[in-house]
Amino acid sequence: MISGKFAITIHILTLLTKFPNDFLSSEFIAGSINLNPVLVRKEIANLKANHIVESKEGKNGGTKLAVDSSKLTLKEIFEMTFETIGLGYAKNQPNPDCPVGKKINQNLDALYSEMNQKVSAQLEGISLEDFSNQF
Amino acid sequence: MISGKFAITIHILTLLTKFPNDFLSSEFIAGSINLNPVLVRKEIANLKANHIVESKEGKNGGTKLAVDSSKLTLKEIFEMTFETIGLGYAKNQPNPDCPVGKKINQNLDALYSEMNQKVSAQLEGISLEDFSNQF
DNA sequence: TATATTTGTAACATATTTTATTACAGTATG
DNA sequence: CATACTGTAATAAAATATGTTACAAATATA
Repeated sequence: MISGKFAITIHILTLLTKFPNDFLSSEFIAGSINLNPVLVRKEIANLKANHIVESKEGKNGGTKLAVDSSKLTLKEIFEMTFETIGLGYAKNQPNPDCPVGKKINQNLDALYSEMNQKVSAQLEGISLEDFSNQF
Repeated sequence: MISGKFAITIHILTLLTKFPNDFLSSEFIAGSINLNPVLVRKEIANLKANHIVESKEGKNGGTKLAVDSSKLTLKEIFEMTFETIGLGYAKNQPNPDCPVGKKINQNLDALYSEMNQKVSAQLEGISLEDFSNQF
């Protein structure tokens, strides 16, 4: 899951923020995203591993936020779901006998690294609460 | 082609910048990228459509830069190959009857739009010449 | 305690997207 | 006129993303 991971996770977290006192079921959440509940549970597993949510098994179980939405920033969500941003790499290893092939990935890395810093700075300025308040 | 398009295009352009007086064949370029020559020609077709390179058919044909590498910025290359950056969307249309589902994509759009502005500003400051000089 | 409901997770299936290959007509060079 | 390219279409293969089914384990509550 690459393209949808961040979007799905932030969608889940927004719902949890809107209902901070309820354990929401994966089925309910899936209904809002229009996604298979199993995939929702998979993203929730990731959120649990990062101690962002807690969930309760069994009847009337579900998931709820375990952190203060004003303290969690989009940067952290980004890092939990995307690792890093960039404009990609050629799939195959470039020719190491060519001066350009030899250094292209290194130079792209440097470029993307700077890009990440800028994007991170932006995302760090937005809390989950801020984002949720837009709805 | 999503992940590799920018990387491949900038690799091609770097080679062309390094050999500004030669028509380089797709086979030669493919050898540096380690990519099928047909895919190189496809990216070159895109560059041609944007008047960045010119190419010559027939024997001893190939491609050469048609612009001044100090005038072309990475922003333009980005726009020719990537359109826009972002952290993706859930694949299916979210539930329009849910307040969150109804506005999630719109709010993501706004977030990604700001992200693009930051990335564009960064890329605008780097010319193809600058990039090529790193090799 | 029995039933219903929900998570957690694995295994498998399908769809979509990327990348690669083959083929060949058209064009310029020498 | 033989050779070496581009341009492009059609097809194939590989990789990745998404969806489905199944079921054990957990827990509320009747």
